Amino acid sequence: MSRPMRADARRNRERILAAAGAVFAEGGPDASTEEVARRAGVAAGTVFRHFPTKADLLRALMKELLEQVTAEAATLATEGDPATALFEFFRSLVRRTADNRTVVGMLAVPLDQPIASLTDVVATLLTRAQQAGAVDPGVRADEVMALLTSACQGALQGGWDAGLRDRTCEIMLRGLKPAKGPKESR
Amino acid sequence: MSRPMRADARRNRERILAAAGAVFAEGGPDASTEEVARRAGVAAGTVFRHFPTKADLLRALMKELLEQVTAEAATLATEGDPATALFEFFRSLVRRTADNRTVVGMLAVPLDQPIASLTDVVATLLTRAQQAGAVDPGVRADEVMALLTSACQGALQGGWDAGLRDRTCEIMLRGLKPAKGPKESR
Amino acid sequence: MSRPMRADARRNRERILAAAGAVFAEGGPDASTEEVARRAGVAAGTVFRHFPTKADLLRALMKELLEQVTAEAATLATEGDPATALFEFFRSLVRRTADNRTVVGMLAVPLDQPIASLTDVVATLLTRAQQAGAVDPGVRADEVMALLTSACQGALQGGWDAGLRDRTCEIMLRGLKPAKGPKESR
Amino acid sequence: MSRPMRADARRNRERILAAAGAVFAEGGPDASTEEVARRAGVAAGTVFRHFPTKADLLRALMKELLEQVTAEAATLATEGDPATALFEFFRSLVRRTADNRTVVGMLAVPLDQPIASLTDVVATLLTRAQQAGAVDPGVRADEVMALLTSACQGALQGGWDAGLRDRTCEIMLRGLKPAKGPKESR
DNA sequence: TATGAATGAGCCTTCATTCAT
DNA sequence: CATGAATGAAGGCTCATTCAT
Repeated sequence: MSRPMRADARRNRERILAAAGAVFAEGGPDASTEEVARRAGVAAGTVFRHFPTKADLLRALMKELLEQVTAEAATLATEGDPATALFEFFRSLVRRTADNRTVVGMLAVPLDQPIASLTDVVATLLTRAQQAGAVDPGVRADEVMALLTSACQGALQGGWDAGLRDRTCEIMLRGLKPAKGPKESR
Repeated sequence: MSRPMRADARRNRERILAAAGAVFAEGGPDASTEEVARRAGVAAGTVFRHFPTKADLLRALMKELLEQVTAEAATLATEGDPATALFEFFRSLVRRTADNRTVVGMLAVPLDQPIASLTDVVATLLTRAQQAGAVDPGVRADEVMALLTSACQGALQGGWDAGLRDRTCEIMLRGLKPAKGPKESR
Repeated sequence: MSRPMRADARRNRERILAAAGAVFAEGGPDASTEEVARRAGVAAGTVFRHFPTKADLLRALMKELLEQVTAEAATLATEGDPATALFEFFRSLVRRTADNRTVVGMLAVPLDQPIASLTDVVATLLTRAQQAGAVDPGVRADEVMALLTSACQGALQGGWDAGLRDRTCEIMLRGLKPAKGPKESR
Repeated sequence: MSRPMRADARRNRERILAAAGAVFAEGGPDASTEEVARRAGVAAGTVFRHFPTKADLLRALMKELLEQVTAEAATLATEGDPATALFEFFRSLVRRTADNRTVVGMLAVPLDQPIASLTDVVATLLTRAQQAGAVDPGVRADEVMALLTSACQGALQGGWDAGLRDRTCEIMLRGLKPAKGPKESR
């Protein structure tokens, strides 16, 4: 079996991922690999040793982000207030996206397996919210995902300020609420 | 002042814009200028005579699209049913975007003046909808614009099918409705 | 239909082919395209405008050579002495190869159609030589081609002097002669 | 003088040469050094410790091959039938080449000393064959070497089938026979 | 001494832009 | 003015070679 990666290699791998995170966050997926290398303080070849292809690098980056995000969602699903956890997660993800073009790609790219994981957790959050009467029972998980994607894209491209971003989120979330107000009267 | 453009020059300009519309709609902003020229039936140099820079071409294209869209909105503002015109416009724009990678950029790019025009019309639509009790009075025009941007971006990137696209739109629009159901004025 | 190439373009195309001829003759097919450009006095992009791929360039080069060679053979087939034309052609091709790594590739590469043409002419030369009693009737055209390829390769790689080259050719040619001396006694 | 190589070092050296033999036989001299290392089960650095340069590795490989081939020829010179040994050797070497892109380089590369050895043995084979009346007395050793080189190159590049290869060899060998049929001494 | 990660030059190719025709 | 060829700066990627571990 392959031995655990050498210490310096692991360190470089991480520096590259971090640099890539920054570079692609700023410049989108067309940013250059050389720039990533430069920012990571390594030579171009090193990037390619770790990620044989630019696409591989992007994929790895997105996978990492997705895993973080999914973990965050999972925590909320376990420990959060069912009635609000989904909304919290939504706001949090959108907020984070505002500075990171990568998150967006992540939600739209061929990372089928990891995306499925996120969708699963979101589905859980959704079900709980519906059981708590906070979300309309007619809403489906793919719709929530679509809403998330949209909000993130918007947050990214729009150059919105924090206020606008939050208020826009709230409108979307309001759209999820039960048609005639929460079931448990009020 | 520059003389009025010669007839053939004007015709070329338009053919180029049309071609660019098609090409960038298909291939996104990374599509090549040569391809635009080819599709317009002119030589590369001609494209650059009319648009000194690729960015200029994109900007012109977006401006044109924006103007069309704004006109459409204006018509709805004048002739449509106040209670539904905003929603119609929203759905229509999003639907159109799904096949056009250019529209998206349009809503996010430094075209301050034309964007302001669209925002104005949208504001009109919004006000009327609010007066008709179809939209919550607390909603602001920039929020509607943000929602539009998001929905268009999402529709573009997500690879959604028409059904999902429409349902996602509806959720957003529901979020715009008055807090306690329609008509319960202020 | 496409217009005849512009004068300067045609000139460049030819300079590139000439340069490529020299460069690949010296350095083999691994020589760099940039070097070709440099030697042709054009920028790298120009090479690629004319030959979209390095492989295309090589193919064009070989095709050109092949056509020259085939023409030469055809002339010999028409005007030469049947008894010696094949031998002349053989010697001539090998001699030419001694300074040109390209000829060699040409005889071994996927240029199926042009190679077939050469094989055809060689077959003609062969048949005539056999009818004239200068070559053994058992010899087949593919064998002559194989002999040619071998001799060219050898001449190229061996670093032979002209004398050795010629003498080696003679041995091969002797191998083609009728088993018991020319049919027409002596 | 440098100390005798450590046992494991010597073993590595041999494994590398073996791997290089396989790799370059398959992929030609452009095959990568890393691939050699991988196939030898060592790290890249180890290859370079033993052979400071890729060229050195190739040279060593060819030297080894040459020595094997020379040994084979020497055996034939000692034990074989003088009248046929040269021909056997010729056929054997060509056949072997057909699957080994390295052999070819071997006959054409600056390995002066080892090549000289092979030439010597070939000269012996030749002399005996001439004394036995199987080869024309006018033939010289450098011509036989040139023939060998040609045939090997051809066998390699041509993509010939075994039949064509063998028939082509026979033609070359026929060219070596005495001018007026065998045995008709001098 | 072996390892295998890092280096960095070089290759092929693309494309926005310029300029001779 | 239009044409389309030429330019030249990147970009992604490979690989021989070096060097820290």
